[in-house]
Amino acid sequence: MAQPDRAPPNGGETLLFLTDEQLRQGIEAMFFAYRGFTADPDRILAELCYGRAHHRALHFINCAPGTTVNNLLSILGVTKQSLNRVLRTLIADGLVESRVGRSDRRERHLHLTEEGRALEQRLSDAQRARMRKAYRQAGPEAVAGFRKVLESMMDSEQRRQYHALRDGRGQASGGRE
Amino acid sequence: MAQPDRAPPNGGETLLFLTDEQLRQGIEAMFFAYRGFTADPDRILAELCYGRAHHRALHFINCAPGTTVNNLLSILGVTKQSLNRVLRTLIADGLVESRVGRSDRRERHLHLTEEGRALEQRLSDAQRARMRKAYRQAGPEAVAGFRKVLESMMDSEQRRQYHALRDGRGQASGGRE
DNA sequence: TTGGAATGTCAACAACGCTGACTTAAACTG
DNA sequence: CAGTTTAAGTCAGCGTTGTTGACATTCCAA
Repeated sequence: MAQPDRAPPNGGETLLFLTDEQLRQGIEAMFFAYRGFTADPDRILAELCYGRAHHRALHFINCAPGTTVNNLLSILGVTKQSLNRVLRTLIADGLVESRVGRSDRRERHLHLTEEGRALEQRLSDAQRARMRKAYRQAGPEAVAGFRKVLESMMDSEQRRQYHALRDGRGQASGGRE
Repeated sequence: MAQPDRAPPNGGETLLFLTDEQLRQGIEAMFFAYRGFTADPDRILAELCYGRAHHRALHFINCAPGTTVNNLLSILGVTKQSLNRVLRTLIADGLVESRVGRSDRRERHLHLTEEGRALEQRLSDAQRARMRKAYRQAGPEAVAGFRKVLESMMDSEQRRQYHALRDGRGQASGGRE
């Protein structure tokens, strides 16, 4: 999977000799791009007195309807208390529904309500619009490279979860109750 | 600069027809990759009871020594108080020096001390190591695409600042006092 | 010289991470 | 069945980092 770390066969490619300056530019690009990446949903959330944490919860519940609290915890990488604070408001506001598990009644399975789906749509529409614009401006090859670098930048655990989400959506499954 | 938004000339490239699923994967890739991106410095910072905000301040003061508080504010995109709290601790701990401006005595010009430079080095070494690994695994073409997409994802103002930083480092200038 | 604009400082508050201790309910295990 | 483990939720309390608003200092222009 990973190419071995060796010098390029000839002088044709200079990028494998990576100067601190090149890497620094990449770091700054990530910093500024992530700001852009979150800017649009943040504006919408601010109107509703929600934060990024609410958005993340909505996003991943939408991706894997019926997911359990524990599962969500491991995806989001936060503590129970942090997630619970957010989930409590989302449930109270009628955006998320928590159903007792059928096979294991200790578990709670999370679903978006109609209203929750609507907000998730609105948020991810905004984010997708920016993504679409960036992808189109950069072109298909750039997109492939973008994805490749991002994936290499993840920790192995994060990469595992990233793929699990993709695959889970490919089939119709996701979560059972 | 931006390619016009039209269909590809033939069916060779499917990426300009962007499904919601493709965009969603890009969004999730950004989410997980950013976690990886900040993980290494975060660990170091936690030892020292600092946070990401301290890292950002050190980074940009190091890039543009002699920069003013106001300038730093606009780069970081936070409020004065957020930055000030961080600067105060960095100054108290002897990592940053704040010199009253010569031509305009309202301004404070910020510099890293020897100790500040050392910590900045340590932090950015960690971050660059991850970046270097990702770049090498993905290859030079992927890196070019990565940079292209990130740049398209920024707001125009962020893109301006991103370029200003690059260019400022190209020459030896940066900031005067 | 006086009034406004720019620069920076500080107090107080909110969002959202964290830890640790605890409860409840259900499932598992010997 | 008794004891342990697991899933979820709660409470108290804390730290970082974002916010707003008031304030001091300095500069500049009318």
